[in-house]
Amino acid sequence: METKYSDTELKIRDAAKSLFLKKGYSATTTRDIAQESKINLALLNYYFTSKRRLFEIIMFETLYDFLNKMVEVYNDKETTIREKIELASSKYIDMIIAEPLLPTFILNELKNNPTNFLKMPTAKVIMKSQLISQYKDGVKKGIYKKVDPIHFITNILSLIVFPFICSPIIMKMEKLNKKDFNKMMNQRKKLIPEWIIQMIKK
Amino acid sequence: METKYSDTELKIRDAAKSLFLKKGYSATTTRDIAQESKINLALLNYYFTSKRRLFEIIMFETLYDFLNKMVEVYNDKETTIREKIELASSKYIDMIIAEPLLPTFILNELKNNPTNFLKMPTAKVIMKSQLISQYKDGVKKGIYKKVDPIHFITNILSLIVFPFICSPIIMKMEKLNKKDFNKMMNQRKKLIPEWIIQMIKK
DNA sequence: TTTTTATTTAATCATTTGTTTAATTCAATT
DNA sequence: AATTGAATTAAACAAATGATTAAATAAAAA
Repeated sequence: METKYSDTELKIRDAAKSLFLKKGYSATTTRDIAQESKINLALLNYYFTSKRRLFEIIMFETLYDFLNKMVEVYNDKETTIREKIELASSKYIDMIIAEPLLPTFILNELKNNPTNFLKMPTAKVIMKSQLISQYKDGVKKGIYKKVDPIHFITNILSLIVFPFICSPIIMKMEKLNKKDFNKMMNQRKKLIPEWIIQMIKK
Repeated sequence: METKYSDTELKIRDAAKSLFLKKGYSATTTRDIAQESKINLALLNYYFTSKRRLFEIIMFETLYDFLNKMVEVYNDKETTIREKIELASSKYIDMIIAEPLLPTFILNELKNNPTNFLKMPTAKVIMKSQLISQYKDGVKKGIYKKVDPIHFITNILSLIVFPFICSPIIMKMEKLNKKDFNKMMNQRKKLIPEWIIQMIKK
């Protein structure tokens, strides 16, 4: 049992994260956070100095966790390409279903604030992962088409993440509710690996 | 030559669109807009009543233009599936290279404000387009795998649009500048149609 | 218990921000 | 030239917002 953060500190963190994810930095006020976490307004500055700092702390942690979970899958020495893509589809989709506002938040705040991302150790690691060398191997052996690996990794992420980002559009087009949409995403866990393999095969 | 909008009105529109796209609704102040368009602050309310209204007008127009350009491609009676996808890739990528902030803006503000999108005539039209019936035909004939068309259309959009949305990440991973990134996206104009066709083929 | 330190509170400050007002300038019409 | 309505301006208002202060309370240390 760690007691890294005090109770109030935790309450503020949780409320802030929830609000920043839902409304973004600018649309979230310090009073919003105080109300949501049921703490006195001054405690926000007492614990976190400023709104900006609180945001940066949460942004960093969120991004760090997210990227870490992402990279995990790609570096398993035992699994095949197909298995990695299956694992990625399944894990990421579950992850985002559990916190559907995450992708939009990250991609959006990243655009304004690319500095934070620089510090992330995991960003460049992806391009040096096991998955990428396996892919390059396949290309060398003539099994896969010769296409820059950046397209390969971009395609995987696109097929997994983008549907969540444009879920309002998809739900409108097909008259789906949230449950239906999640069902659709669960279908994709099996479909995406098939698609990706077919895309790269010669 | 139409003179639909006065000179000042146009200046406000342009500045507002540029700022809303770059910073979003909340982070853009009326004084920002006034300064950028070099008009007096009061003129904003004189012409557009309120910041909210100005935003909604611009949001609607932007969305409308964007969706219209999107749908155009899908309803051509003459072209094959492959040609439609080629055309879509090429046109959309050019479109977004010209205005790279558009996708993130639309998807982001849509999440907060799904009302506007309801009024859009073009949203559901996509699922009834020529492209979709051609796809369904292929499935019926046994040429394509039997997969819900929503996945088909989602995949096309994902492969085209998502890379732009996460361009900061891609550029970081591969140490690309904007020019390099656009080059990469231009490569995808030819790659995406190949990929999509391979994905749906039995 | 007493003293010291940490936490919490209510009130307030200083800016920022959306909006309005009232006066002024400009342009077209009579 | 005089009049009228539209366009523009500087100034101000009221509310919202991030941050601080000083006092009060709780917890820990002596």
